[in-house]
Amino acid sequence: VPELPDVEGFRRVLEDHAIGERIARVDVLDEGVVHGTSGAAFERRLAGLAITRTERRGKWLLAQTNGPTLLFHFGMTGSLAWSTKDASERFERVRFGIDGGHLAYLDQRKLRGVWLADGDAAIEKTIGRQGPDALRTTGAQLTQLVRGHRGAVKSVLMDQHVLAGLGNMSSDELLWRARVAPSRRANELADGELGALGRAMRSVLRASVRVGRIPTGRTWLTSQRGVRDPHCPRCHNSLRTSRIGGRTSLWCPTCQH
DNA sequence: GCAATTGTTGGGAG
DNA sequence: GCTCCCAACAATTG
Repeated sequence: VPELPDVEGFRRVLEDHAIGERIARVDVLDEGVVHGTSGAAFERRLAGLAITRTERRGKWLLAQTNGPTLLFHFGMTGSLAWSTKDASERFERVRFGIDGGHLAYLDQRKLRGVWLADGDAAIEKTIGRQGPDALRTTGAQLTQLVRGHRGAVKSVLMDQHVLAGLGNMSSDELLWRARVAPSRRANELADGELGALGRAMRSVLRASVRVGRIPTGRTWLTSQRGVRDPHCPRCHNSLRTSRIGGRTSLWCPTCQH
């Protein structure tokens, strides 16, 4: 699930509960999510430090401390939650003890995890080259980015090297709003379609970030995800699924061309 | 037992 | 370098 809106929600969890606070203790419950160091070294290096600033870059969440920067990536099933209960949630992998409670890094599948990085160069090295953050990208910028690629527009939108933050669900949602079929070649879109894509991206992200997820209300394509016989919330015809770039796309053959 | 799953990476082919 | 496809990572569900 975690795409830009979800990660922005996790950033707010950090902001609300951890900013200016000291990390009293760290417990690595599953070493499999800690990268570049042992669980014990991870605990030792972070314990006692203060979290001074938070930042989101695409689907990455950064927590700056008065020591190394803590980096989170949530893969397909990760999350960050505040808890004041002692009992461990299922799939809790790392616990950051803070005054009055703790932050839990939860992740069922453990596809990604947590990293420590000292300085900007190390952060860049861990995150790699990413395109501009989708939430801070204008329609005009999106047009330029999309035009430069010949692959399916859906694959281009999901390519973090091109544009950082969109995933399978948000890409489907904004393509549906812009009435563009996911398999269309990016460089063959008309000006009007590119404009619609930009407007759709900004409105989808704005509404999603507000609630920390892609909304599933009646007017959202996402409401049809996972139902047995999905129908277009706009024209009510049957939706279709196609395999694009190795992922399942949900789209409306009536509305999207 | 088999297929599929919302993310990313690396390898290989063309 | 670009594009596409596949396998792998891990755990669970249908």
